[in-house]
Amino acid sequence: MCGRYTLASAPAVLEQTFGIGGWLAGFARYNIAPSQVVPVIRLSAEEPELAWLVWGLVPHWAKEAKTGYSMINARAETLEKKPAFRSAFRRQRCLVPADGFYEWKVTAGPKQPYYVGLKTGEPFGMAGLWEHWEGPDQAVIESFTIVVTQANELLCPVHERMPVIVPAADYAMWLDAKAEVQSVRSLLAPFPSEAMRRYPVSTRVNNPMADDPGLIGELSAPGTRTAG
DNA sequence: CCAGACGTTGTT
DNA sequence: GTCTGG
DNA sequence: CCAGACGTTGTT
DNA sequence: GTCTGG
Repeated sequence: MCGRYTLASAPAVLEQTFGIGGWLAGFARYNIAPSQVVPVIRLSAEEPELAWLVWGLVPHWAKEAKTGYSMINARAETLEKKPAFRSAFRRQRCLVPADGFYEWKVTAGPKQPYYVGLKTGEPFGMAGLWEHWEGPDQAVIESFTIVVTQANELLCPVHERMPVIVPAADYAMWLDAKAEVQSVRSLLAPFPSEAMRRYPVSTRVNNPMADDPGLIGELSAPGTRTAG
């Protein structure tokens, strides 16, 4: 699945990748966790916009905002059936910009976190869905979830699930509410392993309070020794 | 019909 | 064990 | 996702 | 809002 990710690329790089400006200078996050407010890209009046939303989708019909606590991921395989995601999948898709994400491998001992990204190191767009919620006393929450699918060969040894990464050439289609459902559905596939890399990192990332570049530093593989 | 859930992962 | 907070 | 709390009354 | 369970 996808429960933590990073977004630390420079505004110029993000603008180049996503074709949209407005990125915050100095925004560099190495440990984005559910419940936090982060930038996503969605369409507004058919134009791409950068919007700051809460991670943890609160469906429009929810009675309480806490309904979003468990809606941090949506299974690609069942998106179109689930009441919580169905309408958002049809009309309110978004891209969640990231330059990497973390997955935990369950071992006999403590869970081992891995950092995963593109070989190129470039940022990418994860498939997301967003919702607008209005609670009592005019409280408004705009939130999103990240679509997950079966892990590719690279991720399989670590975890069974991974976020859906949208190929850059398909960003516009994913965002377009008028796109053919069949075409949109075809984007819900595991991203090719060949274009990705992964490596173990410190368990410091486990604590959501930790947030620094050291979190994505490669950890030497267990059982090996670094010369010197 | 109404009431109650609406999610994921991992573990048992 | 389960829920909340980040 | 993981970490950390999980309770009440009354007083400052 | 919409689906499932009773």
